[in-house]
Amino acid sequence: MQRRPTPITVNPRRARADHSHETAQDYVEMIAEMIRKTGEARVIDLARRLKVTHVTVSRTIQRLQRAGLVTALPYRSIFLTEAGRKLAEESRRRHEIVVEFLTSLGVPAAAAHADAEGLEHHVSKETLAAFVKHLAKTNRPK
Amino acid sequence: MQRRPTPITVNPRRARADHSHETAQDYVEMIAEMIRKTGEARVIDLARRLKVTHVTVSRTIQRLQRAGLVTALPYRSIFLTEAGRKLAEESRRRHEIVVEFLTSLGVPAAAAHADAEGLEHHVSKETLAAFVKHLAKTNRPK
DNA sequence: TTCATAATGTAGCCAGTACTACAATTTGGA
DNA sequence: TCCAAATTGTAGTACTGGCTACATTATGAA
Repeated sequence: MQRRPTPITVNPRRARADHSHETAQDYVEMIAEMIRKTGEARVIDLARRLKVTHVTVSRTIQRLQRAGLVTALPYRSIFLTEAGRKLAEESRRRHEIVVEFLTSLGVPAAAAHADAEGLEHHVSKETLAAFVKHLAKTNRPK
Repeated sequence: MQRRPTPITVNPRRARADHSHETAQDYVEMIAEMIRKTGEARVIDLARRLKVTHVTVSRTIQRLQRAGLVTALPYRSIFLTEAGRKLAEESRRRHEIVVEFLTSLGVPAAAAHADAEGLEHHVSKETLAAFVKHLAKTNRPK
């Protein structure tokens, strides 16, 4: 009697900027990084990193649970599901490509990292491919 | 006894992705374009272009009025204030640079235009400058 | 072991951005 | 001129993502 997870695309009507997708990606990416670096992901740490209160994080985690991206028990740390890990990995790759690309254009590191946070959610397959191609071109000729 | 317009930055707390800013820019950019092309901007046309209902547009226009970006009278068309025109012009320039840049990278026109919609809101001064520089470099050597 | 503090959760509020349903105003054609 | 259709507005609802205030649970130091 498992309930199927609520798809994170709640409003199929809305074609534009599904912002909750972006939030989901930011969260799973950050959770994955925390687990990798410190062994666990806690609400309080996410809150500090995101500069929001723990309440906001707590509520978002509930939503991500419904979406089947994370698992969490009360007062315990947060884990990624298989789907969550997959999304985190995709997001990370995308993020890194964007940062590298911007850096290769001569954008200062601080700006490159800051911009990547926003840009990574709006880069299509085609544009990402163009970034990769450009990187290959500028890196190859040593 | 003029009330000062509500600044569009309502939540100074929130450092991240102020989405209402993006909406404001999208709207004034579109309104400017409509006025340029057809002589006036109507709620119904904005709704069709944005693929939302007229209600959503109507409410957003109210917010933009409070923010001092547009003026509008009931059942009449929408006008930009000086601030609105300025924001529209900045947004348009930014948008065009992003489209040109992506195109110069070999991104197909459709994807370039679609991506620019999202990207333009997350491109810092530094990155925009890097785009311009790259364009100059690739265009110059005819 | 106990208890203060840190972490987490819950309730309730607000604004933005969606929606449907219905009311009011404009407008063009008969 | 008048009326039906198009446009715009209003009421009420839902969800996301912020917040504060307060309640509950875990945890480490005495």
